[in-house]
Order: sequence, then structure tokens, then C-alpha cells
Amino acid sequence: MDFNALAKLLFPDVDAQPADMEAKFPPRQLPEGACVTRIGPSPTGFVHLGNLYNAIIAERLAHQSGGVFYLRIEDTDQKREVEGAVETLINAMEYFGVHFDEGATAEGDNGAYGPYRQRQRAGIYHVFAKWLVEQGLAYPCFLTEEEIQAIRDKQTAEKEDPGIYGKYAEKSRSLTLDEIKANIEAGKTWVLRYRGEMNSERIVVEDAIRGKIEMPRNFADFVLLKSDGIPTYHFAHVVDDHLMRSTHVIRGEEWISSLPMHVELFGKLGWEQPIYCHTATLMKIEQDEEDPTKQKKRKLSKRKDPELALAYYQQEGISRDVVWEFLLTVLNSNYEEWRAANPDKSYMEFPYSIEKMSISGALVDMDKLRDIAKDTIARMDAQTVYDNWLAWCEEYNKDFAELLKKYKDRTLAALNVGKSGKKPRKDIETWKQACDFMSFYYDETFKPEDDMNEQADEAVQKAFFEKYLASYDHADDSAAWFDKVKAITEELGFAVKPKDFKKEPEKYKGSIVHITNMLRIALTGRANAPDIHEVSHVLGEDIVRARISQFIIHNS
RNA sequence: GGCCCGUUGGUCAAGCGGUUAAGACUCCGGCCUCUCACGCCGGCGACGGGAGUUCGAUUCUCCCACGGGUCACCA
Repeated sequence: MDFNALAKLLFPDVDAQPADMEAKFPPRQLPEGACVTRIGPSPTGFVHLGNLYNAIIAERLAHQSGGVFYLRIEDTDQKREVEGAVETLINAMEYFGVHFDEGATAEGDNGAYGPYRQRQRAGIYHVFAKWLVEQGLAYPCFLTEEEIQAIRDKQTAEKEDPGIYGKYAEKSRSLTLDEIKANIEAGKTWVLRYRGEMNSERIVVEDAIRGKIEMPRNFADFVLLKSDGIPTYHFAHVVDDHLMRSTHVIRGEEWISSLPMHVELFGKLGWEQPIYCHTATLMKIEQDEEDPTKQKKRKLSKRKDPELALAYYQQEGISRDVVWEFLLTVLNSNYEEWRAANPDKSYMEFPYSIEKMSISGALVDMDKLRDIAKDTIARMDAQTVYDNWLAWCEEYNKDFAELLKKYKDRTLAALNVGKSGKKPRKDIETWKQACDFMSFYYDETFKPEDDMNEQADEAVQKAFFEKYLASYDHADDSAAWFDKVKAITEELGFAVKPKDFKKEPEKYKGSIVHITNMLRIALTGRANAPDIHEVSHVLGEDIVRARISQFIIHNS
């Protein structure tokens, strides 16, 4: 077989040589130790937590080392592509604060190693495909789906390894140049297959996360180019990560099993392999359907687990910083320790390392996430909370966004309630929940939620509020204010010290807890709320008096 | 089924031949307290099983079990 003639027949329009590509995409001029990383999502419209997980690793590795982090769109499968998916992806990454140095953007490509969308790189892959044909390392295969299925059935029946290799590849491999030409002229479609060698060798890959991975060397004639001329993931990965000069390939562990194909291609093309980092799959706990008392781990599924979609975090208003903090604690076992030692630093300052990565599948624990959320938001200053919260409201709760803008000063003051001192309040978990929690600060959203009659009867309510209003001085400090409350409590026959009431409940009509709860319900609509004195000062004297007066009228 | 990867409390996770086997979340007590949220103190709770190697295995080796991944012209 004249391989050069075959190459010319298969790729009549390809003139460039591999060397031309090397010259066009030269090695990057970067400082020693700089990492070049990327994420390569396929535009299916669904952005996964796992996408972010890998993106964060790649981003940290690159930016911590003074390297480059880029976005490549792996759109080689037209069938799965969804309209607008690239924009969705870029928006999600933007929301979560993942910034690319180069690659695909909403406006087009940015960077010298593009195009960054694989379908637009067809010509580049063909240069190497042609070269492989010339070397006798690749050949066209005209097997139909039915023929392949028949081979697979036979292999399954005989317990052989499935695939096109060895004797099963003979039919296609032995085609003469004339036969191939005739097939093409007859309009038959073909795929380009790698010519695998039957062997019993083993390969060893040093994975940066897992250490040595040993596997059988590839022997199969796997597909390089699909019948539409677009490469498979395997071929595209090797060509792209070489030409884009990636130093590290961060991807999910589901790729480990295709490592032999990648190693084979890097070897035959004479290229240095990138450092592979295969990350653990995110898991989820679930009840066993057969035995409800048992629980089992399983892969997060997009149909059953809303928290797998990045969109879920956006809709719930889980702050970008919270998601980073959470993922970083899952990603690096020493992150929590570092965070405790450096409460004021940004997570960007954390020295991330691959060695500290978890190797087994982590469960997404929403309890843990909530805890981290409270801590993270409690660390932010009021202005930052306001800005982030408002930005979320602009997107997901327009009415509330208007309120926040209208009452900016009051909101800022409200966000500072309980912030002083060593034990800051930790009330806010998500922006969505914040809208609910903070609703009592605005007349537009204020509504009674708890029943005051559980605290005392109506006569007491009326008596208390009248006395309270009469003695109320907005200028009182916290101690003076509370002294007055205590005085009224005593006058009404309630215990000033809750413990006294607990010991001898028959001696009192109730305790100061009932009194303050009434006040809290009058002011905030609920029995559980932050410090009354502080809240009163955020609301302002007019609203305080109005909300209490309304209660007296209501009860008279 | 073949080939891979993995297995420390409910979850996350330190450990890297000798430890009373850290810590975080959850849960349960208690304290603080005008409620809640915090905070503090305490408690429950783990090395999948079996052989080796060794004076000694959570740690090293092998086997098994279990979980996961993958075996496409999908990524």
C-alpha cells in the first residue's frame, strides 16, 4: 500500500505539515514552573458542579503559578449540542468568578492558540490525520453500524474484548487503494481509525493526584475522525492540548480508562504528555430502594439532584464566595485548617496543591455548605453583603432589588446588627433566604408571622404596649432601654429573671421572656429575631412607634 | 464479564510501622442569654473481611467483599 497516495486521496485539500502547526503554535514563553491549564466542556446546556470543581482546580493551578488558564469548547458532537449553551456556560463561570485568560468568549475567540472551538479546528486535526496515514498509522474504515454491531455481538458471545482490532480489523485494513477509491466514489462514508498493534505490554502513567496508574497498552483500532471529518474526543484532546501547550490536564476520573489511547497518540506523534490530574467524581447519598434502612453512595445525577446544576446555586442565591469556600474545603484537605488560621484572607491567597487532593468521590453535603455559607457571609462587611445580595436580587427578585435600593442606608444598618463584638451573628445563608429573613425591616414586606397570644392575653398586651410607648425614649442606650422594660415587666406582675419564673411559675403571670417576645413580634412580626434595641434603631423611631401603636389600636 | 480506580465515625477528612486514631459538619446534652442566631463546654460515633511481612499493622504485600468508572463514529 502506498500510504502517501492514500493520504492524498483521503485529504486532498490538506497541504500543511505538522511542522507548520508547530511553528504556528509555538511553545509558550512562560516563567519556569508556570502551569497552562484549561477546561474543555461540551456545550450541552447543562453546567455541572463538577465543571466548576475542575475549573477551580485548573484556575488555581494556572494563576497561582503565573501561567495561563483558558476555555476550550469541545463541540465535536453536533447531536448533543444545545443552542446558547456556550453563553450559558460562560455566564455561569462568570457568576462564580472563574476568569479565563484566553479562549472562547461570548463575543468570539480571544488568544493566539485558537480557534478554541473544536469544530472550527477541523483543518488542524486533518494535518495530523494525514500525517498518521502517511506513516501507516491510520486508515479509513468503511464498516457500517450493522457490521460493527455484528462483530460486537460475536465478541460478547465468545467473551472476547469488544472493539475493532486484530482480526476484526482485517477487512478494513486490507482494502487496496483502488478499493478505497471505489468506495469513496460510490459515496460510502468512512471513519479514520488508528492502526493499533496487538501486544501484551503495559503502560504506566504518573497521575498527579493518584500516583502511578498501570494499564494494558492500547491494541484497538479506535476512531480518530468520525465520518463527518470531526475528531473524536481522544484525537482532539491530544492535538489540542499539545498545540495549546497545556502542561496539566485536569479532568474527571471517568477518563482514566481511555488513557491508553491518549498515551498511544502522544507517543506516535512524538509529543510530550501533559501531566494528568484525574479528579474524583462528586457523589450523593441515597436511600437504597430495596432496603430502605441502607444508604448507598451514587454518582450525582442531573435528573434527580438539583444541586448538581450550577443553575441551582444561582437560583438559590448561594454566593459565589460560598461555593468557592465549599469546593475548596472539599478539594484540599487542609483548606479548613488554613481558613481557621487566616480568617481575614481571601480564598485566592490559599496555597492550593494537587497533592492534598482527595482521591475518592466526595459527597455533596448541603449541611456543610450551609454552615460554610453562614461563616462566609458573616465575614463579609455590610457593603459587600449588600452589593452581592443586590446583584442577585436584580436577577432573581426584582421587587426586592427595588427595596434594597430605596432603603440602602437602612439595609446597611440592618446588616450591621449583631456584627460588633467577637461573636458576629450568622443569620444569612443565601440571598434568597436573606430576602425572607430581612423582610421585617421594610414596611412593604413586613408581616406578622408569630402569634402574640401565645405570649400573653390581650389585656396584658394592651397594658404593656401603652406603658412601653409612654416611657419609650429613642435616645436611650441599650442598658437604659432594658431597665425600662424590666420596670414595666415588674409592674405587670411578670418575672424579671426568667429563672425565677422557671422555679416558681405560680408566683408570676409570666416572665420577661413573654414580654420581650411580644415586643419582638410587634416590631418584627416574629418571636425569633435579632436584638430588639438594635433593630429599633435600624427601623427608626417613627416605625417603632407606628408598629407598636398599631398593636394597641388593634387590641382596643 | 474484561480493564481500571477506590474503601478511616452518618458526611468531609488528618494519619503516611508504635497515636488515648486529629479536626470540621450533623445529631444529642449543658452553659451563656430578653427570643433566635452565634459562642463556649461535653457526649454519641470509624480504620470492610481474611491471610501474610514484622517484635508490632489503620499504615506494607496478596486474596476476597463492597462501591465507583469504563468498555461508541458521546464527551
